[in-house]
Amino acid sequence: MLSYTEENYLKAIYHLSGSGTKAVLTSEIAETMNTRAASVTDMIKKLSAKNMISYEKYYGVKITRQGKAEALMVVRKHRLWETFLVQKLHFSWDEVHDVAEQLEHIQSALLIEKLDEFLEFPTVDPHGHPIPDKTGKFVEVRQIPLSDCSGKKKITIRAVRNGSPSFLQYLSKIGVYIGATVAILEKIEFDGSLEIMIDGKKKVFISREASQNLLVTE
Amino acid sequence: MLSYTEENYLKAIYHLSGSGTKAVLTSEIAETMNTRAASVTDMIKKLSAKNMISYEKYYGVKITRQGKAEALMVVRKHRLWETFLVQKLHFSWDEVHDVAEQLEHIQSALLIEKLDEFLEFPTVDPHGHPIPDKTGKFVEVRQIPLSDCSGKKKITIRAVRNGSPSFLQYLSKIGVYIGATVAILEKIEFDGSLEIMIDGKKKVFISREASQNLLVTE
DNA sequence: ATAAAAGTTTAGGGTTATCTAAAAAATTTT
DNA sequence: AAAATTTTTTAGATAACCCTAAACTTTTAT
Repeated sequence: MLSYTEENYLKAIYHLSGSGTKAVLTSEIAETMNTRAASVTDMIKKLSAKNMISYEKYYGVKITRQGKAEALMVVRKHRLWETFLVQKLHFSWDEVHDVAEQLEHIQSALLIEKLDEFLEFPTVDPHGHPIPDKTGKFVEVRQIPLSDCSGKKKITIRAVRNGSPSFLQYLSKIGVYIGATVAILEKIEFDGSLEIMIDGKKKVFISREASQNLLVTE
Repeated sequence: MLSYTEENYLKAIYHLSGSGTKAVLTSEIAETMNTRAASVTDMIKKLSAKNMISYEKYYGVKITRQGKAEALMVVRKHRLWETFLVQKLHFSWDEVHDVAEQLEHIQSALLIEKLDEFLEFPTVDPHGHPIPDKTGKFVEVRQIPLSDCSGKKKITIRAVRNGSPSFLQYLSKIGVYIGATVAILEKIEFDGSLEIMIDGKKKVFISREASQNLLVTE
């Protein structure tokens, strides 16, 4: 049984490790958790004692199989709650993160299974991120940043990489949403910005930063 | 801003004080919170410093206007969540309490207003308890225990007084629910038990304890 | 290769919420 | 009214989580 704080650290480690594929440094964790390295070291010892991560001094941490399973359940809860907030309570996609950060820690297996059923077993959340099922599995669609796309193929917006409220609000404003079809009309050499056509209807320019934050399939 | 624990203490004080009408003793709080009197004294000092209760040593506490408002918001959240769990996620009424105890502490005014709207502004929860509106007001229907009813008038089940899971399961089993119509067929002198007719269809005997725990209108 | 810089851990504290044991006050009993 | 009992408060600890400052290790630069 993990505490609220332990769950948050574990989730951060899971994300920072690229879903558990690489080791994570103390400083990276301190950065994302907005704490000091000393606090991270304390928590690392706790999570290590609970076999959630393996830890070697000065070398960073690796998430264990068990830790990954726990982290995936927190991610599952977070994404199911975000889906609920948008689909049922009509939150906009830029309003859901902070509330889901709280809701993800509610302890009740029954609740999350019933919520999943109520939402009809969604596979992606409002930001296009995959929702692990109750065994921790999820579909991995190979997505690339829009900035890496070439030519004028039919492109579908699949997810945002960094879902900050201001970026999401900006996307809404220009008419970009998950599932939208876009075509690249022109790439501006000078600054890497793109002129794109959204749903064959609307032309807009987006910055390189924005195009790097949009994950798409061709 | 109150902590999770402060909210729980305040809610307990609100209930123990009869919605803020009478003073509450340290020992009563310790009893319902499953803590020691010493811990209660500590918390009383904190809540008093935050002007949620007024406190005089050795005399128990009284909830303030501000404290009552805070407690009502926690009660509102608890009851809205219970309603959600039963109506939307199809929990049974004996399964909701513990989950709602967690959900009631989620901090988001937007969430609770949207939830209220999603549920179409319910006025009572699954146990028949009134749900305060966003200003803290709620309809008070004069209810009496079934045990205090006389004669064979048409009686409507309105609420349970003590909603313990085992009592609720028992009610489901014998066919008693909020809104059911009952008639008293006979009062057994020996033990105060009642023979009742439910919805004009089913006769059952219920103990005095059970009849004292059912709140009704005549 | 060694000195400087960067990153990490340890040491020592602070806060919140809990506890036990002892002291103090109020209540009940004789 | 005094003694006994009960209730409440105070005193002193503990655990979780976080901090700063100092010590230690690793990495980078000269």
